[in-house]
Amino acid sequence: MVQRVLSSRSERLAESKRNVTSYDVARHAGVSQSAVSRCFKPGASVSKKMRERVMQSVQALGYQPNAIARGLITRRSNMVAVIVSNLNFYPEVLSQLSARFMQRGVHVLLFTLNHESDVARTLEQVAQYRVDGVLAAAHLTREQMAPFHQRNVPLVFYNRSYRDAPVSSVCCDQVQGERVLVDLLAQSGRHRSYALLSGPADSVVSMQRTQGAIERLHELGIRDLTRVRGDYSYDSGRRAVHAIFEQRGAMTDAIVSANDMMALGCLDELRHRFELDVPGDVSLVGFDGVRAAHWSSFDLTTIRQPVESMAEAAVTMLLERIDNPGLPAEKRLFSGVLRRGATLGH
Amino acid sequence: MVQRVLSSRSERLAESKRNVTSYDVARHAGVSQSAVSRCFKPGASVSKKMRERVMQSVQALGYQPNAIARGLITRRSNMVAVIVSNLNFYPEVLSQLSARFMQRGVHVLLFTLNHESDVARTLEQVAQYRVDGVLAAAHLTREQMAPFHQRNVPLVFYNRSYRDAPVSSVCCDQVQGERVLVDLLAQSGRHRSYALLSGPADSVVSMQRTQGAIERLHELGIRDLTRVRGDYSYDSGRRAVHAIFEQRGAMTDAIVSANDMMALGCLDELRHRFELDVPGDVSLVGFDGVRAAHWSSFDLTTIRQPVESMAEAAVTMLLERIDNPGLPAEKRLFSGVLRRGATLGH
DNA sequence: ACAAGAATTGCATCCGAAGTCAAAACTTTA
DNA sequence: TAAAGTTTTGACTTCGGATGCAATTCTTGT
Repeated sequence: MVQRVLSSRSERLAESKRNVTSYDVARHAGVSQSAVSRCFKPGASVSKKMRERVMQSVQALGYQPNAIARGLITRRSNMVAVIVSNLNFYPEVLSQLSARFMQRGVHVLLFTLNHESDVARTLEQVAQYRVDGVLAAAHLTREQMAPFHQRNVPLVFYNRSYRDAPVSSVCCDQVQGERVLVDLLAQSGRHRSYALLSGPADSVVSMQRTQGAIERLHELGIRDLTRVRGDYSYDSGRRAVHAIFEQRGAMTDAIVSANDMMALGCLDELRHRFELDVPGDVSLVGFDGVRAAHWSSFDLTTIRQPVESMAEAAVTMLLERIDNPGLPAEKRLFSGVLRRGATLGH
Repeated sequence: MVQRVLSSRSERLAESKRNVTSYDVARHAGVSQSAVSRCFKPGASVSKKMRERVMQSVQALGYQPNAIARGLITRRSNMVAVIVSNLNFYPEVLSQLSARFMQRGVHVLLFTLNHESDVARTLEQVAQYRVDGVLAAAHLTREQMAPFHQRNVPLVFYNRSYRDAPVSSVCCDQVQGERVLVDLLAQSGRHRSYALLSGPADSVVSMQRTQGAIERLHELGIRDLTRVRGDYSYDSGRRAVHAIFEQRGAMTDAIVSANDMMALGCLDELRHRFELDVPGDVSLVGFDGVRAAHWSSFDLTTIRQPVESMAEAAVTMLLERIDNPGLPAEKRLFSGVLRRGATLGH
């Protein structure tokens, strides 16, 4: 079998269907590779004539600059890592983040975490791709953040704040929101017995909300409190109702749920299984302001997280810190927006 | 101001906080860069002693191989592009895809499309990042696919099939599913008047579902049909009910919705605004099998798309084609799974 | 028309890891 | 113990585009 000898680069190119490179364009246009490169750099010193010649060859050959190669030399991948846990619960957040990054020409390398994922391994991957920044809507330990700080990779957290660490974050004020809800509950009627439905034990957000609620209830002199734990899901909300009633008989007439999904589960279970009236027999509040909370079957009283503003803030903060690594860490706290629904008694 | 002259590479390194490279590791361990590289290549020829020495330096320096540089030389970025339109509607799909890719060590570069996004520009970006493959849960024209075929970048569609083009896809059988639903409706009672609620005009999925329904209705001799269009959202479902009743008075007693979200909107509007009973006064079917369809407020009759199987199939197909570019295009069609709820009269 | 200055262009080098190939270091065998 | 065979190892090149700098071309003013 005869192995054909390939002498010039162009011959090799013809042989394999390799991608068109800036050298190919340069040769085709009869200019240097640098010239081609400059034509793709905004604000570079290129004459009109040159630009035309090059662009013509670019068209002719269907050249697309190789972002990987560019990233290698510029040390800028133009990618950010977005790390999200439980994507199912907050699709809107990712949707918002992605749209805003794309709009600014930044690409999103997506990492999703769930209970069985190996966080350490995932973060290693993040590091290996030399992303320009990291947006984390997930909990990381200090040890896990450290490598990013060392390498000067900006890190912004979404809805997780690390009180004592100089880490940037954009959060919704969980504590304050929950206090507002509790006040509203308390004002809306004389409830005999309160129940508090928390989220997963490892969720900081849930902890804050729960804590906000308890704090305010105590301040109001309410100490009689049933506490139940769920996992943020609709089904766990349904189950929680049973757990609550098992603990206190059917005394409970006010439920504070750590998120909307569970609240909706409660609502459905109360109405359809226990045939209780909400808000007649039981009052109920959630947290998040998910779409379904607005649906007419539910009309849930809740605190809406201002997702658009928060996403915008997070994206801006991250990109600013990429452009200007000297910026100090900053924590931005947004107030939730009360949505009065029809799940409060009077 | 004195500009210090930096002579050796290591001095420069000490000066800036540049990332540790394989050269740094090599120097630290007193071996060659090739040796370091080989230690990270599974199955390479490295002695145990060498591996130990290198790994020790790797630990000491905190070395992480640069995936960008690796991608440049190997022409394998180990990234796939996932292109999704309307992320809000199908968070589960992305969640499934992401988890499965991650599990196999493939990284996801996320691109979301909405009505105002510039598809051409987005696809250019996809091309520039030299992803190893593309998974598209969005509609692309033949012209838009062409560059990927030319460059031999495998492309798999999720829930979009191009009948006459040799393009790989994983779909749910929309037509068959809709036929099953229509049959069920027809069997369940003597409906006087049917209404068909379609999705956006540019959605192929909606078109197929609508067509499947019409086809079957015709076969059953049912020609009296109100047709309304929505945009897949809950709110458009609510509005659709008004549109339907405006066209036919309140005759309509069977609604076929092109997806669950709109069906839920219909359901709520029928019950809470029109105070009609579902299924007593009106029967209703959806399509997709979203979580909320199972909630006890709704208990919607629908066809569940087997998302897990479909995601697994799509991921597998794409990765197979990346490893073996010779594989022919393949279309896989999954049947939906009927979920009988309580929204059908009798 | 020519010198001085400004704008373009090309050369050479670099980014960081991977692969080729020949030299070096071990094993095995006679 | 020397020759032959087998592993390991390192020098060097490559991937594709960006950039500092020197060389070149183009302006401009006189």
